[in-house]
Amino acid sequence: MEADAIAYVSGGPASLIMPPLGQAPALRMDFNFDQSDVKPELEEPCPVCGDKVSGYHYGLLTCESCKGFFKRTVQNKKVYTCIENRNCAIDKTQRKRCPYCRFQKCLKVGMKLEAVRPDRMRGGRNKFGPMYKRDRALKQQQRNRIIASARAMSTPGNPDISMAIKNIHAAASRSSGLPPPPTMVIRDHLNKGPIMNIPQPMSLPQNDPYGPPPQIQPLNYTTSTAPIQPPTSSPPPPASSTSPLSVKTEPDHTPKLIQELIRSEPDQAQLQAKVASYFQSAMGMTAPGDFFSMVCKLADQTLFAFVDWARNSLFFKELKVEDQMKLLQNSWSELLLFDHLYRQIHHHGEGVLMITGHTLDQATLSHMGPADVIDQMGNIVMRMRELKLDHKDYVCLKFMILLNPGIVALHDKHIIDGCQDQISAALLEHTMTAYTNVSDKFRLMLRLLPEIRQISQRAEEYLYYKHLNGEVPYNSLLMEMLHSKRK
DNA sequence: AATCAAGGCCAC
DNA sequence: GTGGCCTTGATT
Repeated sequence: MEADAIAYVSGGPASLIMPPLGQAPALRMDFNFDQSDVKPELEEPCPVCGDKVSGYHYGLLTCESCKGFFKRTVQNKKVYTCIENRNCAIDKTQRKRCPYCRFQKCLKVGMKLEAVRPDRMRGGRNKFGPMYKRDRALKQQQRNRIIASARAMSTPGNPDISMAIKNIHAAASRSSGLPPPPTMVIRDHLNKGPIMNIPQPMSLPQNDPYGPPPQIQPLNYTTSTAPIQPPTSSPPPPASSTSPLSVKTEPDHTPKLIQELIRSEPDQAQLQAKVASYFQSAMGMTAPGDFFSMVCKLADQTLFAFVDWARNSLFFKELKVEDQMKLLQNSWSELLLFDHLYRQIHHHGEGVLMITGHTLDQATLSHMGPADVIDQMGNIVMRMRELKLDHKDYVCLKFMILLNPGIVALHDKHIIDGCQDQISAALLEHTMTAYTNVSDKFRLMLRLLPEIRQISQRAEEYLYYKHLNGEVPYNSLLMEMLHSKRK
């Protein structure tokens, strides 16, 4: 067993191409879950640059260098300017290149200006202490869930899958079905305290040299009031000397609402690193060659990320938790599928690109689901390419999938209706202004949604079938979502 | 006494 | 200016 695991990790089947994961912790080959091992939170990448985390600094887990950078910037009231377009990628190797974008990212991920002491007093604790404690507890909780599902997958006493199938079938025929898992995970996740790695409104000290944070406006966008600047009207604002670090509206034609929606998009590199690191630790406990379980675990982690995204995003975060749960339970599989399909648009190699950056080859892919479904997915990707579906379209469609007013028993159906209208209006405006050469883009894009829904429902059914066969890791958010609709 | 997130130091 | 390591001191 262990030898197999080692063989797999160090090359094994070529189906799942594993790029070397730089800073990631060494894979566990054993099945001992020694809790007192290393500090688990230190295994996460720094949300700013992806480097190794050294502890909580200024509100969240960051690396030593971003801690120092943030401190210097705030203490010395540094003012940077970006020589590019204020959207430089920040990673471990490039973080020194653009301090402006680095600092913006520090703020974006939630580093707190207030945690830098004006009096430079050393030592002691600040008001964030309890927050760090809560965050630790939540991270541990999530970790335990992953470990529990991994352990359940590879119970040494019952490694035989066919035996598991018999057991589950027997259990299914004895009772009216499988005991539905409590809807705990999603509720826990939605109710989590202040999250620490996603932008949220900050309280700022009075003498803040960086200007106010971008205005988070209430739920009343009108696309028509956002003036569309003609390209000749005014040059892009120069790096102003009054508040050079404040985030300015980009001088582009994107409707304001879309700009706001994009603001709550997770950072792709960070998301990828996060899912990859969780996936890696879960994979150590997966039977070698069991790609279906691996894909399930990937989907499970992606789902956690989606819940995080949703609960911090415009519109959704204002809704009641009950409605939030209904919306997510309704749309989770569509969101996963749509995200997956969108990822394929720019992937032209063999197989499909997974969220971690791994590639799943055709042969393995064909075992992941019914052939016609896989073909249909390929067809949609092709049409998305033809439509030149861009990131703004993607973000809008994602929100339209999430905020589905058609669900029964929504508490604030009218609000969700309104959100849907505003987003589709903004998307229409965007397609009309940015893609005058792609005829009928808006309508054709919307036509994708029912198809995506249909595929996702078939995928759910397939997953349920695999679950009954004992082939899906349980104790997962994925399984909880799957069961939530069948009640 | 141990912890750990602040600020400080200094080779690079 | 950067970032790894050091010192500090309230909290536990």
